Amino acid sequence: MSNILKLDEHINKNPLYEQIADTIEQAIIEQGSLAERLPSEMDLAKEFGVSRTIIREALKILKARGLVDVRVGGGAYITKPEASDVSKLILRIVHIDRIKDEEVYAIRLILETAAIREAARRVTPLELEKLAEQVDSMEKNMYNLDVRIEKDCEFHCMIGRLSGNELLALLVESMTGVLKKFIIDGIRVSGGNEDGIYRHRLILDALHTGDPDFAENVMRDHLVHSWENVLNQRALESLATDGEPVMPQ
Amino acid sequence: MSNILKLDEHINKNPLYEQIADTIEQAIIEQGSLAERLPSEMDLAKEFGVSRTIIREALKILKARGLVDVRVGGGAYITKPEASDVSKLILRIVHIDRIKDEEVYAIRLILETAAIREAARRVTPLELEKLAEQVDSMEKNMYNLDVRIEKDCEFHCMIGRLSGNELLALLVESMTGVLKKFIIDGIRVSGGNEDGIYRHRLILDALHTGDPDFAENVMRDHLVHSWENVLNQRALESLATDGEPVMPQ
DNA sequence: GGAAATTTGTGCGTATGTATC
DNA sequence: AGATACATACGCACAAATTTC
Repeated sequence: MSNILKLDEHINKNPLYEQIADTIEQAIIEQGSLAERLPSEMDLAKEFGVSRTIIREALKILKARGLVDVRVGGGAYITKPEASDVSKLILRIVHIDRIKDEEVYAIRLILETAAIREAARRVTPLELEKLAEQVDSMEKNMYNLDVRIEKDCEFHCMIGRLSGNELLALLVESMTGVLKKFIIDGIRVSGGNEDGIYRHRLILDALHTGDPDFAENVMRDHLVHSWENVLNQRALESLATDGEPVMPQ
Repeated sequence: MSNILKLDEHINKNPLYEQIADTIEQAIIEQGSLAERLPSEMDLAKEFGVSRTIIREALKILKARGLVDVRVGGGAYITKPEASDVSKLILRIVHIDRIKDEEVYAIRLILETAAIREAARRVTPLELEKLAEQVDSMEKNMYNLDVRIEKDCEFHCMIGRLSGNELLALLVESMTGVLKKFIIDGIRVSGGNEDGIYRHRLILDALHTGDPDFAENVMRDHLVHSWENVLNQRALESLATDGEPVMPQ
């Protein structure tokens, strides 16, 4: 990770902080060395022949790109951008473009039905057991909504990973992250918790059969049903706030 | 966009530059006012009661998030994060995690088959005409590979937008961006250009029928076929470089 | 078109709080 | 606990590009 060579002198129209950010990014990506620490800001400044100010600005960019984690008094450590970074970016776009949550949910449906098709083909007995444990854990925490939601999301992410496609797994996890913030604020996934557990067991059973078409249908039913729950909950809330108080007592 | 209030004093464990970046991001997202200019760095420094250095670092973060565009001598203008930002992020992850391009292509298949199903249901005669013009334009530039690839990508993005789901359109465009850099470097989409035009016309015809299942199948055939072209081209290249020179003359 | 004002880019020095050994 | 290394934060100065009049 030392030996960060010179800047691209050809494309030097950009400001220094950006050139340096790009150069370090290239080094991080190509060297592929993870969990390593970057040289200190002073050393980087000397190495690139620029002021520490420039290095600091470049590090902020790399941090925003999810490539480094800057710790006070510690140093800058290389990190991998992950699903949460994708979630944040998409969330920003969704908010700014006022994208309706139905559209977000539709994407979830597309990705997760595709994922479970592959998962049904590839899943092993051991992995099925892990999934079963996850559902058990959901059941145990049925009345602790925060934990239950967390387990629920993890179950879906596991299926994403079982697809065998790393990028699909990432996107499933990213959309889950987007919807988590989307839905949890205000809308507590309404009643039907036992029903929720039951329907997750149905997904598990479908995976057991190994039939992609069947598994896809079960997943689709589950997601559609979940979305209807959200809509119902939302309708109830708007009744309670917009209209007359429900229990005027 | 003036009136950027105070920082969250409750969550002040983060460094100042990050708190300020987050605060300004909130203001940008909620105010929803686009194309507007932020106050100058000096003014922001006064407003937040911090040094200009800190403001500059915050602006670099916002720039990396795709939220502002900083121009020398000009100022910082609000921008919307767009598909190219998503492409860059995914590209980083793909590189770092060494995700195979088959997996990337599989995602493209998932997204675009889903998109064309909706597009087939919703497309209007006017939109079909626009698509036809796009294919004509592809044909005109058949031998200018850069332009041809650009038109090709735009055709697929148009279908993404025709799905009526803004987020799906964004993801289709993002994955197209990922694959563009992925494939164009080194692999010039091999021969069969007339065939490529022909197959795009097939997609157009399928959209004319309005049948989602049929359109999906045509799109799937097209994408699978394109991918096989890439693989063939790749095999040829590895033969040419790894093995004996093909034309030793 | 040209000059002045504005604004970002770059550099340096210093003080402070934190992490690590 | 002390010492060292490091990031955070501030302030000032000048260069370079853009905007404005």
